[in-house]
Amino acid sequence: MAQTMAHHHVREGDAILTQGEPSRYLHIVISGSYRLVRVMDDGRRQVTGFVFPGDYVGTGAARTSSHTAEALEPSLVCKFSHSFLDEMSERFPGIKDRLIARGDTELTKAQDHIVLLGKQTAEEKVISFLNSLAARGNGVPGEGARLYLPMSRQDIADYLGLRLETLSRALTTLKKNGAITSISGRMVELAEHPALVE
Amino acid sequence: MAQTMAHHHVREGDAILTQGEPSRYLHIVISGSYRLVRVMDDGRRQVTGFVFPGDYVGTGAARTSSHTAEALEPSLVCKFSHSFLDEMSERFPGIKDRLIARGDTELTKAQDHIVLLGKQTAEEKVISFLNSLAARGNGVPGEGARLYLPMSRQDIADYLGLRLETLSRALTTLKKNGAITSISGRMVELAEHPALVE
DNA sequence: CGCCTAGTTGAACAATATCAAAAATAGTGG
DNA sequence: CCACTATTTTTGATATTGTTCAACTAGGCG
Repeated sequence: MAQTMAHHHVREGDAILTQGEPSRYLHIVISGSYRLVRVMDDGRRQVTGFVFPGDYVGTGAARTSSHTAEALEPSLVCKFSHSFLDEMSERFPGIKDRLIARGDTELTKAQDHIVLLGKQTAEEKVISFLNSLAARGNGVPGEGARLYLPMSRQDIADYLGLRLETLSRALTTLKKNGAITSISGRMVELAEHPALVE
Repeated sequence: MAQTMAHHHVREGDAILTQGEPSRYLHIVISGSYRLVRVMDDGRRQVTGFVFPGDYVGTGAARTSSHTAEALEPSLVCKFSHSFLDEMSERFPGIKDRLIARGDTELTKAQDHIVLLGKQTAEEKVISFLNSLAARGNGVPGEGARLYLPMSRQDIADYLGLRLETLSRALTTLKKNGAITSISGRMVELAEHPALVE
């Protein structure tokens, strides 16, 4: 069972999952973050999700992956080979249930994303996105609603189905109307009382 | 084990899964179709998916459901109680793997939907939607690309993140430029050579 | 036939995309 | 630390697209 499970450092920009290729491992993210990207035939790209510590990346078994997962920052992952997982599930039947539950979480996240994309205005999408990050606990410890965005504006725009100019404008609009207290690069501070915004 | 698994008729409009309530059964759709709807706090609705024969509906265990599944037409489902599923999985360990695979399919469908919603123009979204229906085999048997839409225009619009007027206009535009051969109510005939459309 | 709902069309308006340029930020080497 | 470059982000002006509100049309059913 040696070498079937190991910690691994991943550099910024490196992919732990590549679109069109089967995934040899299941990766559990320990630290850092990733973007999930699908590039379409015409070259356009859609960011289908972001991955944070505790989430996992990898297709089941030897299926070919429909996404690429790229590190947004230096990251640490735990790799599990499929053979190791098979052995584990034989010896500890309960583990598979947890994987099912995990898959449910992935599905739930995807469904939330669908709802987000269904919203009409750019500002709604941006606020929903920021709130989901805050709810997931990406905030800076010790503060209320200060959060760091590990991804670029382009990534966020591709995630929200907007052009990056539209995203940028939405951010400044939200700052002007008070929903966002401050923006400086990738640090964003949300207002305390989101109810004020309508 | 009696009464833990049964076929059931579902009338049009009836829900086999209700947002906010736990699901007592796992339903496998035998015939008919469903829409998955999430109603948000402000009253707006997002159709997050459609369910066709072979698909299944129901949350794992006793978790509360984030969607409502409503029959688009008279339908037949197979109901499995959770206790029955637990017993099955003890006696036939392989069955849980299939459920995992199923969950993957659900996730894949959600991800495809995300990509669809990321597309820019209304016409692109509509053609992608129609193609996905055709690919799923909703076509009328014996014909090439004739398909029946069991859902209303409003359902499609809510699925695509469009207003129904925009959807309607996109459909007529697509008919004018030849991507759609004919539209009559809920019957739509796609052109043979989608490559012609750009 | 008349009513009711679903679907389409029209015109004015609001939002987003596009193209272009300026400003801010991050690196790099002196 | 500063200057220089490359990249990212923001802003501006305009064209395109989608929304809104309203009227109109087409079917389904008593």
